[in-house]
Amino acid sequence: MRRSAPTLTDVAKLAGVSEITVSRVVRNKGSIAEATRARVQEAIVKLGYVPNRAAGALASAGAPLIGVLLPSLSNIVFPEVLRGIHTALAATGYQPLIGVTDYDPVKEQDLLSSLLAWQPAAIITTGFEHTDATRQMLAGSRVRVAELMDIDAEPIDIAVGLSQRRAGFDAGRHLVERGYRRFGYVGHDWNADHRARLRYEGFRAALAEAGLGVIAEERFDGSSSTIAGRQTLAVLLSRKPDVDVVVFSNDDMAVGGFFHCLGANIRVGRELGLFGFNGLDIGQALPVPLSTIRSHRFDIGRIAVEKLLESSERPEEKLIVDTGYEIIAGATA
Amino acid sequence: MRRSAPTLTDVAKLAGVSEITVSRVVRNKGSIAEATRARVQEAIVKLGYVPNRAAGALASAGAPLIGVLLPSLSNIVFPEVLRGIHTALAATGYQPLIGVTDYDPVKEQDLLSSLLAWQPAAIITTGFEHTDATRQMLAGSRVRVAELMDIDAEPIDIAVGLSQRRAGFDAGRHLVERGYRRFGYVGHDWNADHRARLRYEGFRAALAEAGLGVIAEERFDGSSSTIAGRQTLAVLLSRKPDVDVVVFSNDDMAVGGFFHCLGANIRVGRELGLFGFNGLDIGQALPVPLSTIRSHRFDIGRIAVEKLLESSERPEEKLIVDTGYEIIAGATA
DNA sequence: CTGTTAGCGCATTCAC
DNA sequence: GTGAATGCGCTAACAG
Repeated sequence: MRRSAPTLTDVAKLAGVSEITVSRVVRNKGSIAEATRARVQEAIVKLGYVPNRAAGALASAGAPLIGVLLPSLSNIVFPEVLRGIHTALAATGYQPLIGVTDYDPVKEQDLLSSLLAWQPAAIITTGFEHTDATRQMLAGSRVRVAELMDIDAEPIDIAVGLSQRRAGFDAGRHLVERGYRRFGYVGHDWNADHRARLRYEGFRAALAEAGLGVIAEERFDGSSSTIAGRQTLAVLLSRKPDVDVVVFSNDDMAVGGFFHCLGANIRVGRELGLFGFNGLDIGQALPVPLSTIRSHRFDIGRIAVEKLLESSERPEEKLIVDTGYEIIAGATA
Repeated sequence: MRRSAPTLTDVAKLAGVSEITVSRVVRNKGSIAEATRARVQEAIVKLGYVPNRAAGALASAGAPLIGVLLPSLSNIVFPEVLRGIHTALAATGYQPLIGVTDYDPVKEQDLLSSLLAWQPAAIITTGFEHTDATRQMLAGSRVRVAELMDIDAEPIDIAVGLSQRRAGFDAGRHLVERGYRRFGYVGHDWNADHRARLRYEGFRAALAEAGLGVIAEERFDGSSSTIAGRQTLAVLLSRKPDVDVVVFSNDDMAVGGFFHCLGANIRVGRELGLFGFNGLDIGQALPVPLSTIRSHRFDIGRIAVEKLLESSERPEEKLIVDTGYEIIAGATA
């Protein structure tokens, strides 16, 4: 039968030192004589000692955890953000504790309170849409907060992302410059995905500036997917066949639109332009690379972690990190 | 200035009861008079009390956490498993603590020890490829373990997944039955993805049974992706143009292969068959639905959690849950 | 149905 | 460079 896991006390006894010395060795904090350190290390290895984090967290009123709130795991964008978070966290000793909000601010609020129960060092969440209670909990807490993806509002502490509105605007202007005039839009459910709406608004603003507008618009009532894009473009074209370019809420939708065109024998880029958002690999692997805007999802996650861990205090001044975006001219629009 | 967060003691004082009573109300454990419960609840709300999990974990020698070790977040399959895990966890009060191993058993081992430091209730990991130290840590611990995706070996406690080998075998047999004879294989790096190799072995076994073999084989030296599939099929066809069907290591690769065919004007399904694995949405959204095998990633995650939380002890007998798979006939092979 | 007592394992003082 | 005392906030075990 296995005895209960070894504790600091066990290590201390074996090494012939006090518990606090072991603790210092483990945390690499304070000055320790090289000989002592070696002896302690040896004892640690011999016993297979693993520090009990719960005890550490309790004693020091703070856990080496980062709470991460994501709206969804279905949309490939968020696993990529998470990948950036993981990568940046890997070397630090912090671990991510994850919650999925389904784009629901109330769920976000509930999850936040379970995360805060661990006394994490920081919270990473998405966007600026929070309940009042959420804002209060965050404001009243000691943890630093990063809000990801968008930078078009005032952050609680730190925002990392891109201006969704400007990205949409630049997409519109780019297409106007390329000579398109009869614009269609294929989107998905905005209630969930607020950022898609911001891009749409920017896009419309660019058209308006050129004295143009959207002549056909179709929104799929659900989250974005390739299939949704395919179906929704079909509907749009059946109602308004004479658009010369269609802007999609994102690349998933746009790739679906591309598939529709393949099946319907529409020559993409010549008869009909297609434009996405995100710059996913899949879009660039198409026989004709998708025209779109590259967002830097991985970097957003990575930078958020870096900024959060730069200091152990909440920042004095709000910080906004613009990770930018680039238009990928592609060949579909 | 905000005072420090309210504790059980604060709530107890306000409600005029003892701490343990509050604790019982919070955990909904033991019997409490309705009147007392109401009074305590009121105090909790009034103070905005949030239990300190670290303290709870320390006192009860166990945290309401599930450690999750995933090989990758790049491969869409794992976010889907994670989604299943999250969904099943949502109602339970358990939270997932996540580590990404990059298919590296040594990283897995390190991450496992950081996860165990929290005294989680259970560990979810992937496959059967672990270091000896990993096996020892798990065997010697109190936590239940689920190994996901594959069921072709003896699990530590619970395995949830499908027989990768049989899936590969059935794919091979299916294609032989459909009359294909000149088989090509396009894969990615096996050192990382052991399951792709198992499928390949099953596939070859089916061919061998029919007196057939793989006449052309190309493996991309890296992880699977659409672009890798596209490039690698191109290479294979340039070396051996007369294959009549190509089996891919998974759908990502197969979709890439499909894109190559589009660009190269190869009529998929007539001139050349393509077969994938996983049954991703993207494959079914293609103009011609991809022939493939549907695995049930979401369910694998969900069921793993359900089985793990069924009991609070390690199971007496090893449990294997076969989530099965189905051949999607599709139209590409 | 409710309370008392006694730690859980560690880190933060402050000494020496 | 090292140690002793104390408590973090909660829950298990036992009373009553």
